[in-house]
Amino acid sequence: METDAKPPAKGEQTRALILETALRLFRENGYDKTTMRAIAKEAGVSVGNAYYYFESKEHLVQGFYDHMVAEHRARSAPVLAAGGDFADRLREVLLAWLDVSGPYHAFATQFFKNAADPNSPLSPFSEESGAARADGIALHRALLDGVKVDPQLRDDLPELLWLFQMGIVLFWVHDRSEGQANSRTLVRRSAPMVGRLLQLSRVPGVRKVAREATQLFRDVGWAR
Amino acid sequence: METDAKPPAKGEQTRALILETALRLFRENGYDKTTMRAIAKEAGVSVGNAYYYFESKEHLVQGFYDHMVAEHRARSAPVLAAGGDFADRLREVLLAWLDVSGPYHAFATQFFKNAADPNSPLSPFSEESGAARADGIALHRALLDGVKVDPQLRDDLPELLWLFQMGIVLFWVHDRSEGQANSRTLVRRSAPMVGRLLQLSRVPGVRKVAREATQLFRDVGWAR
DNA sequence: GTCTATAGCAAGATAGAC
DNA sequence: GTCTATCTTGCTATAGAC
Repeated sequence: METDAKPPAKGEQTRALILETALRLFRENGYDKTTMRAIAKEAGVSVGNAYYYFESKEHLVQGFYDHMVAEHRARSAPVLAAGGDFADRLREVLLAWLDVSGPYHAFATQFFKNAADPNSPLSPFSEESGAARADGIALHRALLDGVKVDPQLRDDLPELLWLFQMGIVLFWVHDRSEGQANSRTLVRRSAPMVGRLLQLSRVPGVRKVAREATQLFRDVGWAR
Repeated sequence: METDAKPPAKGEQTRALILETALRLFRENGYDKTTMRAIAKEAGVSVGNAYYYFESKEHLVQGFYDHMVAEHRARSAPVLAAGGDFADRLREVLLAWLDVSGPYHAFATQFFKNAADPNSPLSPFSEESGAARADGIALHRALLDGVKVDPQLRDDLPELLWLFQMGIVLFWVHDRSEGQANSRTLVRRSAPMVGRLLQLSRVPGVRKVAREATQLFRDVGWAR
């Protein structure tokens, strides 16, 4: 019988050390300017050791990515628990994402190109990001709890809202305003609009278009 | 007095040679697998010389990009001249883009990550792409000629439609269906929906949201 | 299983001579 | 304008220590 209660985590410590060092250097000097050699040196390990724990420089970013997702979920929980108007909750959840990501804006834009590459594991649509994606979609599903909306749209809405969020992220990446103020404005003012659109989706004229649109998204396999 | 009637174009020839060689190799072997060394060797020049004419490997792609824009404009002209329903013309223009780009799909996805980088000259939002962007927006402005729409939206619509087109491109890049069939479906079915949305924009309930949305886009400086 | 040290490759990019 | 030589850096490989 083995003691798997406490996996000594001997290596876990090294792994964490490398990751933290990498993230710090990324934040300080940017992604491109931070070399694997520098990370290894700063962490006091060999280059080979860094590659022992992380397949590639990109995989180091995945660690950062996971960290952000976890942080965002933590900050979103109270918003969901608080209840209240849908638009307000949506806004708060998106603002929470901006809060979490803000400090990394300069750094994030440098590796975002990897995320936009359909072949990269960092792409939000990739296999590897499946868990994080499901997480994000689940968040929006919870957000929609109790919202009155055309029932035919209901099932697709969480994924559509997640897509909307990806759009916000895309904007944020390109946002050069001080402290990403424009992104905040975008969230603050678009959230109520989304809410109103959901209401409108029950008005016959709009409903027809909305149903067609979601059906199209489904047919076209955007969700893979 | 100098003969600037015929700028001997001594260097222009070398430049063109390098560019053509690069595009051929890109098409044959893909972007990543084509090295600057290979391009130089195949063109019969030195690596240093290639860099004399093109700042980076990315800048070589700009030539390809320009080529596609020109081709698309040529194919769109008859559509515009033909007149007809807005939605039909929009569809044809977008399908024309898919036609032009189709042969390069495999290659395009490889350098698309560069285009998604806000700092890359290849980004559709970059300074360097300004001309191509203005071109694309102008195309959509022409497309809107004679279309009845809420006058307050009119000025912003060309840019919004261009953004819509960028969305199509984004989808296309991630499209793994045979012959990008899904992208064609998306265009064929979304074009009429856009047309109907423009009509709806004159219905009071929808108009209010639409106006707010475009105002937001303006405030947030998405057009830079 | 964890880690070091070091050597070396490939490829993007640059320096400086001519 | 053009070249050769060199640099940089992500990444791999090997050989071995604990």
